[in-house]
Amino acid sequence: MRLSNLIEEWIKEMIQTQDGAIELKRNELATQFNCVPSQINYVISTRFSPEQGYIVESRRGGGGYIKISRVLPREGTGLMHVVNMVGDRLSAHEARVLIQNCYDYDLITQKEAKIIAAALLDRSIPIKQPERDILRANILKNILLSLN
Amino acid sequence: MRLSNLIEEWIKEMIQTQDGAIELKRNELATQFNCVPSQINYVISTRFSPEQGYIVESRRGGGGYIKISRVLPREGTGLMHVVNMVGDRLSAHEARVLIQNCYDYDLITQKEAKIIAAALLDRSIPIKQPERDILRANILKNILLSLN
DNA sequence: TAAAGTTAAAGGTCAAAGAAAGTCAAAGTC
DNA sequence: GACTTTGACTTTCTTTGACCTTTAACTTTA
Repeated sequence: MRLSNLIEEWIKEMIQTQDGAIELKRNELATQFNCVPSQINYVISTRFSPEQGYIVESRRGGGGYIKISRVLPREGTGLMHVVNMVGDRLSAHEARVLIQNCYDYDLITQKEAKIIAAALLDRSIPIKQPERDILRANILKNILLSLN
Repeated sequence: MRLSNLIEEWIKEMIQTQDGAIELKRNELATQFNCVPSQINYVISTRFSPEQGYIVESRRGGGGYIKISRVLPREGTGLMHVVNMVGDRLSAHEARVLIQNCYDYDLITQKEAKIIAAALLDRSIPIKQPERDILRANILKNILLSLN
Protein backbone atom coordinates (compact mmCIF):
# COMPACT_ATOMS: atom_id res chain seq x y z
CA MET A 1 0.00 0.00 0.00
CA ARG A 2 1.07 3.55 -0.64
CA LEU A 3 2.95 5.25 2.13
CA SER A 4 0.74 8.29 1.89
CA ASN A 5 -2.26 6.13 2.60
CA LEU A 6 -0.64 4.63 5.64
CA ILE A 7 0.17 8.02 7.02
CA GLU A 8 -3.31 9.24 6.23
CA GLU A 9 -4.87 6.36 8.10
CA TRP A 10 -2.57 6.71 11.02
CA ILE A 11 -3.52 10.34 11.36
CA LYS A 12 -7.22 9.65 11.01
CA GLU A 13 -7.09 6.96 13.64
CA MET A 14 -5.24 9.24 15.99
CA ILE A 15 -7.80 11.94 15.46
CA GLN A 16 -10.55 9.51 16.28
CA THR A 17 -9.01 8.06 19.39
CA GLN A 18 -8.27 11.55 20.58
CA ASP A 19 -10.86 14.22 20.69
CA GLY A 20 -11.16 15.08 17.05
CA ALA A 21 -7.75 16.68 16.90
CA ILE A 22 -4.09 15.81 17.09
CA GLU A 23 -0.94 17.75 17.39
CA LEU A 24 2.03 16.16 15.76
CA LYS A 25 5.69 16.81 15.15
CA ARG A 26 6.42 16.68 11.47
CA ASN A 27 9.92 15.38 11.87
CA GLU A 28 8.98 12.72 14.39
CA LEU A 29 6.22 11.41 12.20
CA ALA A 30 8.53 11.39 9.20
CA THR A 31 11.06 9.38 11.17
CA GLN A 32 8.36 7.01 12.34
CA PHE A 33 7.29 6.35 8.78
CA ASN A 34 10.81 6.47 7.50
CA CYS A 35 10.17 9.16 4.93
CA VAL A 36 11.19 12.73 4.27
CA PRO A 37 9.40 15.38 6.31
CA SER A 38 7.81 17.01 3.32
CA GLN A 39 5.91 13.81 2.71
CA ILE A 40 3.85 14.75 5.72
CA ASN A 41 2.99 18.02 4.05
CA TYR A 42 1.95 16.16 0.97
CA VAL A 43 -0.38 13.91 2.90
CA ILE A 44 -1.86 16.82 4.76
CA SER A 45 -2.46 18.93 1.71
CA THR A 46 -4.01 16.10 -0.28
CA ARG A 47 -6.07 14.47 2.49
CA PHE A 48 -6.78 17.00 5.17
CA SER A 49 -7.97 19.99 3.23
CA PRO A 50 -10.86 22.20 4.33
CA GLU A 51 -13.07 20.57 1.72
CA GLN A 52 -12.47 17.30 3.46
CA GLY A 53 -13.48 18.83 6.74
CA TYR A 54 -10.21 19.51 8.44
CA ILE A 55 -8.47 22.54 9.81
CA VAL A 56 -4.72 22.53 9.94
CA GLU A 57 -2.70 24.88 12.10
CA SER A 58 1.03 24.85 12.57
CA ARG A 59 3.97 26.62 13.98
CA ARG A 60 7.60 26.63 12.92
CA GLY A 61 10.74 26.98 14.94
CA GLY A 62 11.72 25.39 18.19
CA GLY A 63 8.78 23.59 19.70
CA GLY A 64 6.97 23.74 16.39
CA TYR A 65 4.00 21.50 15.64
CA ILE A 66 1.22 20.67 13.22
CA LYS A 67 -2.29 20.47 14.56
CA ILE A 68 -5.01 18.81 12.56
CA SER A 69 -8.60 19.07 13.70
CA ARG A 70 -11.65 17.42 12.35
CA VAL A 71 -14.41 19.91 11.82
CA LEU A 72 -17.64 18.40 12.89
CA PRO A 73 -20.48 19.89 11.04
CA ARG A 74 -23.03 20.42 13.78
CA GLU A 75 -26.30 18.65 13.26
CA GLY A 76 -28.72 20.87 11.51
CA THR A 77 -26.20 23.35 10.22
CA GLY A 78 -25.83 23.08 6.55
CA LEU A 79 -22.47 24.72 6.62
CA MET A 80 -20.49 21.72 5.50
CA HIS A 81 -22.95 21.41 2.71
CA VAL A 82 -22.28 24.98 1.75
CA VAL A 83 -18.56 24.40 1.90
CA ASN A 84 -18.92 21.61 -0.58
CA MET A 85 -21.05 23.79 -2.80
CA VAL A 86 -18.43 26.44 -3.09
CA GLY A 87 -16.31 25.21 -5.90
CA ASP A 88 -12.88 26.36 -6.96
CA ARG A 89 -14.15 29.74 -8.00
CA LEU A 90 -16.80 32.05 -6.75
CA SER A 91 -18.05 35.22 -8.38
CA ALA A 92 -19.06 38.25 -6.34
CA HIS A 93 -22.65 37.58 -7.23
CA GLU A 94 -22.56 33.94 -6.26
CA ALA A 95 -20.95 34.91 -3.00
CA ARG A 96 -23.73 37.34 -2.16
CA VAL A 97 -26.37 34.76 -2.92
CA LEU A 98 -24.65 32.13 -0.83
CA ILE A 99 -24.26 34.44 2.13
CA GLN A 100 -27.86 35.51 1.87
CA ASN A 101 -28.85 31.88 1.92
CA CYS A 102 -26.82 31.16 5.01
CA TYR A 103 -28.51 34.07 6.70
CA ASP A 104 -31.96 33.01 5.54
CA TYR A 105 -31.38 29.56 6.94
CA ASP A 106 -30.19 31.02 10.21
CA LEU A 107 -26.75 29.61 9.85
CA ILE A 108 -25.25 33.01 10.57
CA THR A 109 -26.38 36.30 12.08
CA GLN A 110 -26.86 39.46 10.12
CA LYS A 111 -23.69 41.00 11.44
CA GLU A 112 -21.73 37.90 10.56
CA ALA A 113 -23.20 38.00 7.09
CA LYS A 114 -22.03 41.56 6.77
CA ILE A 115 -18.52 40.68 7.78
CA ILE A 116 -18.32 37.81 5.35
CA ALA A 117 -19.80 39.87 2.57
CA ALA A 118 -17.26 42.61 3.19
CA ALA A 119 -14.40 40.14 3.07
CA LEU A 120 -15.56 38.84 -0.28
CA LEU A 121 -16.17 42.17 -1.97
CA ASP A 122 -14.41 42.83 -5.24
CA ARG A 123 -12.98 45.83 -3.49
CA SER A 124 -11.44 43.59 -0.85
CA ILE A 125 -9.75 41.47 -3.47
CA PRO A 126 -8.57 43.92 -6.10
CA ILE A 127 -6.67 41.51 -8.28
CA LYS A 128 -7.24 40.23 -11.78
CA GLN A 129 -9.50 37.39 -12.79
CA PRO A 130 -9.64 34.45 -12.46
CA GLU A 131 -7.34 34.77 -9.43
CA ARG A 132 -9.93 36.92 -7.73
CA ASP A 133 -12.71 34.37 -7.90
CA ILE A 134 -10.37 31.61 -6.86
CA LEU A 135 -9.27 33.56 -3.85
CA ARG A 136 -12.85 34.42 -3.00
CA ALA A 137 -13.80 30.76 -2.95
CA ASN A 138 -10.83 30.04 -0.77
CA ILE A 139 -11.58 32.72 1.74
CA LEU A 140 -15.21 31.75 2.03
CA LYS A 141 -14.41 28.11 2.58
CA ASN A 142 -12.02 28.95 5.34
CA ILE A 143 -14.55 31.23 6.96
CA LEU A 144 -17.29 28.64 6.85
CA LEU A 145 -15.01 26.05 8.36
CA SER A 146 -14.09 28.37 11.16
CA LEU A 147 -17.75 28.45 12.09
CA ASN A 148 -17.62 24.67 12.52
CA MET B 1 6.49 22.79 25.87
CA ARG B 2 8.79 25.59 24.86
CA LEU B 3 10.45 27.62 27.53
CA SER B 4 9.22 30.88 26.11
CA ASN B 5 5.66 29.68 26.47
CA LEU B 6 6.22 28.70 30.07
CA ILE B 7 7.64 32.08 30.91
CA GLU B 8 4.82 33.78 29.07
CA GLU B 9 2.24 31.87 31.05
CA TRP B 10 3.95 32.45 34.33
CA ILE B 11 3.96 36.17 33.71
CA LYS B 12 0.34 36.22 32.61
CA GLU B 13 -0.74 34.33 35.66
CA MET B 14 1.16 36.66 37.90
CA ILE B 15 -0.44 39.64 36.23
CA GLN B 16 -3.84 38.14 36.79
CA THR B 17 -3.38 37.19 40.41
CA GLN B 18 -1.97 40.61 41.07
CA ASP B 19 -3.78 43.70 40.00
CA GLY B 20 -3.07 43.73 36.31
CA ALA B 21 0.61 44.44 36.73
CA ILE B 22 3.78 42.86 37.99
CA GLU B 23 7.23 44.04 38.71
CA LEU B 24 9.93 41.48 38.18
CA LYS B 25 13.68 41.13 38.38
CA ARG B 26 15.05 39.98 35.06
CA ASN B 27 17.96 38.08 36.51
CA GLU B 28 15.91 36.39 39.19
CA LEU B 29 13.36 35.22 36.68
CA ALA B 30 16.08 33.98 34.38
CA THR B 31 17.58 32.01 37.23
CA GLN B 32 14.19 30.61 38.16
CA PHE B 33 13.64 29.36 34.63
CA ASN B 34 17.24 28.40 34.18
CA CYS B 35 17.83 30.47 31.09
CA VAL B 36 19.86 33.45 30.00
CA PRO B 37 18.48 36.85 31.03
CA SER B 38 17.94 38.01 27.49
CA GLN B 39 15.41 35.23 27.06
CA ILE B 40 13.16 37.29 29.28
CA ASN B 41 13.52 40.18 26.87
CA TYR B 42 12.62 37.89 24.02
CA VAL B 43 9.46 36.75 25.72
CA ILE B 44 8.51 40.28 26.61
CA SER B 45 9.07 41.66 23.16
CA THR B 46 7.22 38.86 21.41
CA ARG B 47 4.32 38.48 23.84
CA PHE B 48 3.88 41.66 25.79
CA SER B 49 4.07 44.34 23.16
CA PRO B 50 1.84 47.41 23.20
CA GLU B 51 -0.09 45.95 20.27
CA GLN B 52 -0.98 43.06 22.50
CA GLY B 53 -2.21 45.35 25.20
CA TYR B 54 0.70 45.63 27.55
CA ILE B 55 2.91 48.40 28.74
CA VAL B 56 6.41 47.55 29.79
CA GLU B 57 8.53 49.85 31.90
CA SER B 58 11.94 49.12 33.26
CA ARG B 59 14.90 50.51 35.02
CA ARG B 60 18.53 49.49 34.95
CA GLY B 61 21.18 49.72 37.59
CA GLY B 62 21.03 48.77 41.22
CA GLY B 63 17.51 47.89 42.25
CA GLY B 64 16.49 47.67 38.62
CA TYR B 65 13.23 46.04 37.57
CA ILE B 66 10.86 45.29 34.73
CA LYS B 67 7.24 46.22 35.17
CA ILE B 68 4.59 44.79 32.90
CA SER B 69 1.06 46.14 33.02
CA ARG B 70 -2.04 45.11 31.21
CA VAL B 71 -3.60 48.06 29.47
CA LEU B 72 -7.29 48.47 29.98
CA PRO B 73 -9.46 49.41 27.06
CA ARG B 74 -9.46 53.16 26.76
CA GLU B 75 -12.60 55.05 26.01
CA GLY B 76 -12.91 55.92 22.37
CA THR B 77 -10.86 53.09 20.96
CA GLY B 78 -13.28 52.21 18.26
CA LEU B 79 -13.10 50.21 15.13
CA MET B 80 -12.20 53.26 13.10
CA HIS B 81 -9.16 53.59 15.24
CA VAL B 82 -8.20 50.08 14.31
CA VAL B 83 -8.81 50.79 10.65
CA ASN B 84 -6.33 53.61 10.87
CA MET B 85 -3.81 51.34 12.49
CA VAL B 86 -3.87 48.90 9.63
CA GLY B 87 -1.31 50.10 7.14
CA ASP B 88 -0.82 49.03 3.56
CA ARG B 89 0.37 45.62 4.57
CA LEU B 90 -0.52 43.25 7.32
CA SER B 91 1.25 40.05 8.26
CA ALA B 92 -0.64 37.03 9.50
CA HIS B 93 0.75 37.60 12.93
CA GLU B 94 -0.19 41.28 13.06
CA ALA B 95 -3.66 40.34 11.94
CA ARG B 96 -4.12 37.85 14.75
CA VAL B 97 -2.96 40.34 17.32
CA LEU B 98 -5.24 43.03 15.98
CA ILE B 99 -8.27 40.77 15.99
CA GLN B 100 -7.51 39.57 19.49
CA ASN B 101 -7.40 43.20 20.54
CA CYS B 102 -10.73 43.99 18.97
CA TYR B 103 -12.18 41.10 20.88
CA ASP B 104 -10.48 42.08 24.13
CA TYR B 105 -11.89 45.54 23.77
CA ASP B 106 -15.35 44.17 23.10
CA LEU B 107 -15.54 45.62 19.65
CA ILE B 108 -16.45 42.25 18.22
CA THR B 109 -17.76 38.95 19.51
CA GLN B 110 -15.73 35.80 19.67
CA LYS B 111 -17.47 34.28 16.72
CA GLU B 112 -16.93 37.40 14.69
CA ALA B 113 -13.29 37.31 15.65
CA LYS B 114 -13.10 33.74 14.40
CA ILE B 115 -14.66 34.64 11.10
CA ILE B 116 -12.33 37.53 10.53
CA ALA B 117 -9.33 35.50 11.59
CA ALA B 118 -10.30 32.76 9.16
CA ALA B 119 -10.65 35.23 6.32
CA LEU B 120 -7.16 36.56 6.96
CA LEU B 121 -5.36 33.23 7.30
CA ASP B 122 -2.40 32.62 5.07
CA ARG B 123 -4.33 29.61 3.90
CA SER B 124 -7.18 31.82 2.79
CA ILE B 125 -4.87 33.98 0.73
CA PRO B 126 -2.42 31.53 -0.80
CA ILE B 127 -0.57 33.94 -3.03
CA LYS B 128 2.98 35.19 -2.96
CA GLN B 129 4.35 37.98 -0.83
CA PRO B 130 4.10 40.92 -0.62
CA GLU B 131 0.80 40.70 -2.46
CA ARG B 132 -0.58 38.53 0.29
CA ASP B 133 0.02 41.00 3.08
CA ILE B 134 -1.31 43.82 0.95
CA LEU B 135 -4.47 41.90 0.25
CA ARG B 136 -4.83 40.98 3.89
CA ALA B 137 -4.69 44.62 4.92
CA ASN B 138 -7.26 45.39 2.28
CA ILE B 139 -9.68 42.72 3.33
CA LEU B 140 -9.44 43.62 6.99
CA LYS B 141 -10.05 47.28 6.32
CA ASN B 142 -13.12 46.46 4.30
CA ILE B 143 -14.44 44.19 7.00
CA LEU B 144 -13.92 46.76 9.72
CA LEU B 145 -15.54 49.43 7.64
CA SER B 146 -18.56 47.23 7.12
CA LEU B 147 -18.99 47.01 10.86
CA ASN B 148 -18.41 50.71 11.42
C1' DT C 1 30.55 68.75 52.36
C1' DA C 2 29.13 69.05 47.83
C1' DA C 3 30.59 68.11 43.34
C1' DA C 4 33.01 64.80 40.75
C1' DG C 5 34.71 60.29 39.91
C1' DT C 6 34.33 55.08 40.39
C1' DT C 7 32.21 50.74 40.65
C1' DA C 8 29.09 47.03 40.62
C1' DA C 9 24.56 45.78 39.62
C1' DA C 10 21.00 45.84 36.85
C1' DG C 11 18.69 45.77 32.35
C1' DG C 12 19.19 46.30 26.75
C1' DT C 13 20.70 44.93 22.01
C1' DC C 14 21.86 42.29 18.42
C1' DA C 15 23.45 38.75 15.77
C1' DA C 16 24.60 33.89 15.36
C1' DA C 17 23.27 29.22 16.02
C1' DG C 18 19.63 25.93 16.46
C1' DA C 19 15.06 23.88 15.71
C1' DA C 20 11.04 23.21 13.28
C1' DA C 21 7.91 23.56 9.52
C1' DG C 22 6.91 25.19 4.40
C1' DT C 23 7.71 25.27 -0.69
C1' DC C 24 8.53 23.67 -5.04
C1' DA C 25 10.08 21.22 -8.68
C1' DA C 26 12.40 17.08 -10.28
C1' DA C 27 12.31 12.23 -10.33
C1' DG C 28 9.90 7.93 -9.66
C1' DT C 29 5.64 4.74 -9.89
C1' DC C 30 1.58 2.60 -11.60
C1' DG D 1 -0.91 11.11 -17.04
C1' DA D 2 -1.99 11.34 -12.34
C1' DC D 3 -0.31 10.49 -8.07
C1' DT D 4 3.79 9.92 -4.94
C1' DT D 5 8.31 10.40 -3.21
C1' DT D 6 12.46 13.03 -2.46
C1' DG D 7 15.48 16.62 -1.32
C1' DA D 8 17.44 21.22 -1.80
C1' DC D 9 16.30 25.54 -0.34
C1' DT D 10 13.39 28.98 2.42
C1' DT D 11 11.00 30.97 6.28
C1' DT D 12 9.77 31.32 10.98
C1' DC D 13 10.47 31.01 15.80
C1' DT D 14 13.62 30.13 19.84
C1' DT D 15 17.82 29.99 22.49
C1' DT D 16 22.26 31.69 23.66
C1' DG D 17 26.01 34.71 24.50
C1' DA D 18 29.03 38.59 23.82
C1' DC D 19 28.98 43.25 24.34
C1' DC D 20 26.53 47.89 25.59
C1' DT D 21 24.09 51.34 28.58
C1' DT D 22 22.05 53.07 32.70
C1' DT D 23 21.65 53.66 37.58
C1' DA D 24 22.37 53.77 42.58
C1' DA D 25 25.70 53.63 45.88
C1' DC D 26 30.07 54.50 47.29
C1' DT D 27 34.58 57.09 47.35
C1' DT D 28 37.51 61.06 46.43
C1' DT D 29 38.76 65.49 46.38
C1' DA D 30 38.66 70.69 46.32
